[in-house]
Amino acid sequence: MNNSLVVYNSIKGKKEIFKPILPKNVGMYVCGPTVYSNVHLGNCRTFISFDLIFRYLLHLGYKVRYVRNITDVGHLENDADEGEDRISKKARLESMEPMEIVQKYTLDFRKTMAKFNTLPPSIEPTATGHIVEQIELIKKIINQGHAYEVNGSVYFDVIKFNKTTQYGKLSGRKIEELIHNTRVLDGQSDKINPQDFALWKKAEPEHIMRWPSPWSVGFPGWHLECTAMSQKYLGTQFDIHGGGMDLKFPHHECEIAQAESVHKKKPVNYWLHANMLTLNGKKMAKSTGNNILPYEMFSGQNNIFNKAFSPMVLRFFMLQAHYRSIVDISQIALEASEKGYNRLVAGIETLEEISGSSTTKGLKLNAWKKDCYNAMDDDFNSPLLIAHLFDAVKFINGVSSNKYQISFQDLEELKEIMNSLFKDVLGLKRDKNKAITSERIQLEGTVSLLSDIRDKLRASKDFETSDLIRNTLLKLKIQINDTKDGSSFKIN
RNA sequence: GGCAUCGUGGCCGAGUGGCUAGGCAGAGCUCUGCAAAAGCUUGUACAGCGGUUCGAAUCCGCUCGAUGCCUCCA
Repeated sequence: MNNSLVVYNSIKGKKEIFKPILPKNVGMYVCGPTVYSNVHLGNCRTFISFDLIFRYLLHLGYKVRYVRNITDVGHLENDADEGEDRISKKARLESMEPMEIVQKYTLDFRKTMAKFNTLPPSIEPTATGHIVEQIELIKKIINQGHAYEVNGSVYFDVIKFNKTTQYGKLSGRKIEELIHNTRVLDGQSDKINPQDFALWKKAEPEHIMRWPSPWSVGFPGWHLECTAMSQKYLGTQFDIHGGGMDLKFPHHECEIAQAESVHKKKPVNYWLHANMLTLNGKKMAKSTGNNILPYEMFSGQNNIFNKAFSPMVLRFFMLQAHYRSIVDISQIALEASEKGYNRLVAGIETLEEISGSSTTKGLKLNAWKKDCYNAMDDDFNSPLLIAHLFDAVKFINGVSSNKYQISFQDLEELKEIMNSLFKDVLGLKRDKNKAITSERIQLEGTVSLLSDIRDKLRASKDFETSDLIRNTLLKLKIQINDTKDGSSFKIN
């Protein structure tokens, strides 16, 4: 726990010292995915960003209640009073029940997030599991006079709300501009003003996901669930609300309006927004097809990149940029990250092998540690932290080659810091895909034998045969490295 | 059109009113039969034009460009 953590608060547009409502507890809500298809890599970035934030808060000693919802109510494809519910549409296309679709893609989401080594949230509530809470919330909003019913649907009255409480303060919009700029929608709308948004929609006959309510058999509006669930589990005022940058408007703006219309106070102290992952310079989106799925990256089975990238390399790649800046994914950038990641892992492995001396030369451990924590304290600056970790790697290699030295005490501390920053804070782990199987043991024994034979050939200067062994093994992705102490090998 | 964010060396990507981030690539070196791998050394960049300042890439203004939101979207 420290009081030097600074976070960029989107609603203020500046960095602020982070001070939770309760000194040792943090409540954090992050908008989760709509589970009507596989999460794409862009979705993952947001959740990896908030995983970093979650991990660092935990690392600082806070007890964090991290709530991330699953949107499993199908919302309409557009804001007019028409369009098909996405989950129902997918259910029709895949010949499944809507809840089968929800289950399928929820499991996919959890599995994918586990691959990226993100910690599961404390609570992962579903929208369909909180219909009652949403209906109750609508009643309260109506009682406050901020919503109206038309033909079985209920809409939030933005214009009226704005008379007493400013609407648009998160996204920097003014209601007059919104009125002026709102596109005229074609459909016949029941709304009084186009800026109003639905709290409850009456279900059309073909709409499968439907629930009874005082107004009609229908379904809740898409902004409502986050307000209902966040206040249920975190209270009417909590510390952090996060989500992707693209949710700022209208989703988060509407959440604020819903909560404030009832509770007359700001629901959230710190709004954090993660920026987009782009592909070919454009935002990844399910609708445009400009996206790539995580498993397509892991397997290399895609038309965009000509090799596979592991979950940890992708995570490292994302953490090498700040969570608030846009990152464009490309083959060259990924390959650079992959090499950098391997260098970092190799450094951590070397750290386990080096031995201590009486004194430390070449690193000011305390100052270095402070730099690391300062980086994270400054709005979770993971790229800067990673840069400091590379400084440590350089030092570790220096100790390994007797250029520098480290005291026994510092060595233990350095190991502890490096490991906790790498594993606990950044959430990285060494790729261990080499399972110890009997085949593996046989393979290693065989290669070891070949290597020993080759050493004898080299000693007798039979370079032709020794090169044949080396080149043949290399084609099988087994790398022989000759050093002055004999040769070693690495099986990839 | 409106609102917002951003524009850093070959590529990716931090940061600060004056003191060379880091990674990748490139170059040199060490090692070595030759390689590869690994390690070490090496980079003075900050869109353009004005302004503020003793001094700005960092602050302000304008221009140009990119992206996001303005309809569902992480």
